[in-house]
Amino acid sequence: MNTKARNTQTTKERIIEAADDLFYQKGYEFTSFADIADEVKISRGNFYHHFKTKDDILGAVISHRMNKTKKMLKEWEDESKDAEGRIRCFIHILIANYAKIKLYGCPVGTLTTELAKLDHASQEDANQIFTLFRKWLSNQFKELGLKKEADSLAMHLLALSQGVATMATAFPSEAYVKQEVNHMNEWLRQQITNHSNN
Amino acid sequence: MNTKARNTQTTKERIIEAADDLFYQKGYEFTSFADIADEVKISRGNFYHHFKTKDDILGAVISHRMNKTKKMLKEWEDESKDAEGRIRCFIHILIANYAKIKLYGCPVGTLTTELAKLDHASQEDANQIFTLFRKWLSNQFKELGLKKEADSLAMHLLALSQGVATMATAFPSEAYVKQEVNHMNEWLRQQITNHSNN
DNA sequence: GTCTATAGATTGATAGAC
DNA sequence: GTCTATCAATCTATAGAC
Repeated sequence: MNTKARNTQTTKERIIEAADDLFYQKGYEFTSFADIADEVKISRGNFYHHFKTKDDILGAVISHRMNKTKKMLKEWEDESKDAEGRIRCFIHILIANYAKIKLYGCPVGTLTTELAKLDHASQEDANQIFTLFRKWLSNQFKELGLKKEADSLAMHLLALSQGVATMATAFPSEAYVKQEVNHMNEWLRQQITNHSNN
Repeated sequence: MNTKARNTQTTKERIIEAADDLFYQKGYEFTSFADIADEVKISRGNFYHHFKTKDDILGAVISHRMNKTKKMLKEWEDESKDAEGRIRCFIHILIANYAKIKLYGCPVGTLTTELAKLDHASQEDANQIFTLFRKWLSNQFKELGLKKEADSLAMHLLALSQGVATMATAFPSEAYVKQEVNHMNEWLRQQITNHSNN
């Protein structure tokens, strides 16, 4: 997770990364300043030198997640030259992150639903992370020639992966997740085959 | 929602129903005793005559939701004589409850993920509501002759509906939900057709 | 930039009068 | 069964010394 050495990071960066983890693991509302301060090992007072309100930290965390996501999507683009392979990279995160998903669900989906319930101002910012995936997936489908249905297919794949994450939290089973991942890969193959046959 | 006249309910029942609504709309952690007391219009002190701890209310709400769910599943059984029609009843709740889903997500999925993050003792009780749907759907698929795959199909359909609920919260669009519902109905038809052709 | 001390509000929970 | 009064703990946030 945090591979950088502690002393190469500013306190602000350390706060953001600690908050990022805690918001994911405990939820935004249930994470207090004391929790984050304990994790970063600074006093609560020092906190307000870097962030004026809890909402400011949330904003910074969302922005941090946006950057992490953009980076990851670029890595997937380098990893695979064809769009099918890139979409498979997306599908594969369910397996790669299974250990965390079974405990805390999907970081994007769970933050979105929590902020929706809190009727929080940052809700739309959090949705932007979803939009990042949505547009990226949509572009991949377009590259496969599925121009008209690209956005629908992207939304469908996002929904499926969200649902699998939720079910994996309720009924933790790696076998189940793998089964759904195989199902998604087959579905992807079928979309491409169906299209090239038309 | 609350069709019963207020004066035919005990205070305890009124507390449970108010807590049920608030836990759904605001989340468990973000709902305080004061919020529930305001809604029921009783004092906070009176609260502890009926429930000793906040966890006790959560337990009562989960139990209440279990009963509501059992009732709903029975209604679906009466509504449709064939299993396909009953499964369609399940799929249709995405449209029937769209107005609430776009604001608060699915009541079962969001409670499950919140309790998972809180590492709450009632997490397994909340999962029992999912189990209710899972077994019921599984039984319907068995009735369609899909005995071997029944549980996998049930889990897959649950995942899909969960995912659609999450996406509908992030990107509210009734057209999107209807599109996914049509997709699910077609998928269901295909499962039945594929099976009878074998 | 980091700390201690503290404010002011709210939390879950209790005691006791009516 | 319902109320008021109150507790101790915790919350976000501020002020000011170093």
